[in-house]
Amino acid sequence: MTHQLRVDARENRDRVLAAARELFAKSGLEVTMRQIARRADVGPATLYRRFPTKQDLVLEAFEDELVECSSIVYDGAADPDPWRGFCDVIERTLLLNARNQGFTDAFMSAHPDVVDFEAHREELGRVVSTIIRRAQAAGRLRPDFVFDDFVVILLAGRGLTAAPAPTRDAAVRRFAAFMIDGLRVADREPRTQAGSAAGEGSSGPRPHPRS
Amino acid sequence: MTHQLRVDARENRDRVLAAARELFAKSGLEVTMRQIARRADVGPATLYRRFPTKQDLVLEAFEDELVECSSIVYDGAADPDPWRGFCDVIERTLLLNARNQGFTDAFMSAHPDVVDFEAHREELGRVVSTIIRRAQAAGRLRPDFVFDDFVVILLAGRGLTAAPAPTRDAAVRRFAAFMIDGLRVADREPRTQAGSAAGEGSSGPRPHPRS
DNA sequence: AACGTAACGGACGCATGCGTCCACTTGCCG
DNA sequence: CGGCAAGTGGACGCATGCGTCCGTTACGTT
Repeated sequence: MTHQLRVDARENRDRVLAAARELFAKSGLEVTMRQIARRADVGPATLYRRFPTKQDLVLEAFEDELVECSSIVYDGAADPDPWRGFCDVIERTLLLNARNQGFTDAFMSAHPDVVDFEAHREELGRVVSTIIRRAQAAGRLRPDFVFDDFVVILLAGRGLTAAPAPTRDAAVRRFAAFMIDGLRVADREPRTQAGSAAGEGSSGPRPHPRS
Repeated sequence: MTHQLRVDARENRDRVLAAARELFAKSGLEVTMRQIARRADVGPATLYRRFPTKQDLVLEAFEDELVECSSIVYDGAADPDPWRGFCDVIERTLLLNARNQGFTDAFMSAHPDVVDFEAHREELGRVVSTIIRRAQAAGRLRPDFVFDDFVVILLAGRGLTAAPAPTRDAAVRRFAAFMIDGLRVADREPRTQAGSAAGEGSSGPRPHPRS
């Protein structure tokens, strides 16, 4: 179907993709098509011919990440230990998102005009919901945890992309660890039920006794 | 010292500040000086005369937030219950940051070219460290928690500004609750010591036992 | 009422990003 | 080895943001 590219064209295309991945990861989706072209040592027209839309470029540049995202989620769903599966999904997803400013932007639809990952989001969302229910059925995940909470945690992880790069992974792992500690049911006292995440004001349940 | 402004000038100035606060809160620091001027129904020159630099405008627009930030921290330090003080600081800081995209940007130096809150950051940082030590001395906060972890949590909260506005406060409170649950020391088994947040690779301590 | 000046906003020149067009280059096939 | 279509990158026109200049308006004072 697709015409076979001439070898120099193929090379340029690959360089463009490499540049895009690099810049997207470092600086998010706000990088300019021009910047990518410059980095790839290519004229703007070449870039636009191969990828007429930024969306096209983003989709292809993040193909690996999308695959990994699927792996993470399906691995989690397949883990014989529901709790470990859940924890791994949380940690690995956070790591993936924190490493890749651009991917987070894309997946969270931070720039709806540029990319639409709605389809992927919905599919993975279903699987994650399954994982959540499974972990709760096993009595390990607090029963008031809902899918929206997962999204909230991912959103939070997005903020961590701002952490200084050298210590970022460590920070993310640490953050994930704290978070997970807050999500597991207490070893002794079974936690009381509480309402869902979104929708009600400050009069809602107070999930954390402070006294 | 400062010349008394003419009444119309004073009005315009106030309108500019109102517009700036509104736009900064909603869309972060990336809003244009022009946009602010337009919203305030004022020419660009007027805006620039009153606030020659975006930094000037930001500093004055966020004066209230800076004050509240101080209140939060000093309130926390003054609370007779060290743990409650710590929890309040976490929750209120997260709420403040999530409500105000622009303030978060400013405080986290997301746009270092535009604003420099270094001074404020350092002062508040010292107080927060005190709060942390106090909560730990009381045996309520996990002993491996360090100031950098606090920053990490704030960074995470920054991501929550992306949550849909109507449910944001609820989401933030919920997030804070989970987080706090993960930070308190377990009721029964005293937690083991662990290393500090930043600096070491994946071989570091695993603060959360998963099995 | 008249005047001097603070205050105003439109307009300018510069920079940058956008997507497209086109004259030149170059790989590939006969 | 020659021709041609695929491929290329520079340049263009448009849009927008920036900070500044300057002729006009109108406040407040005398």
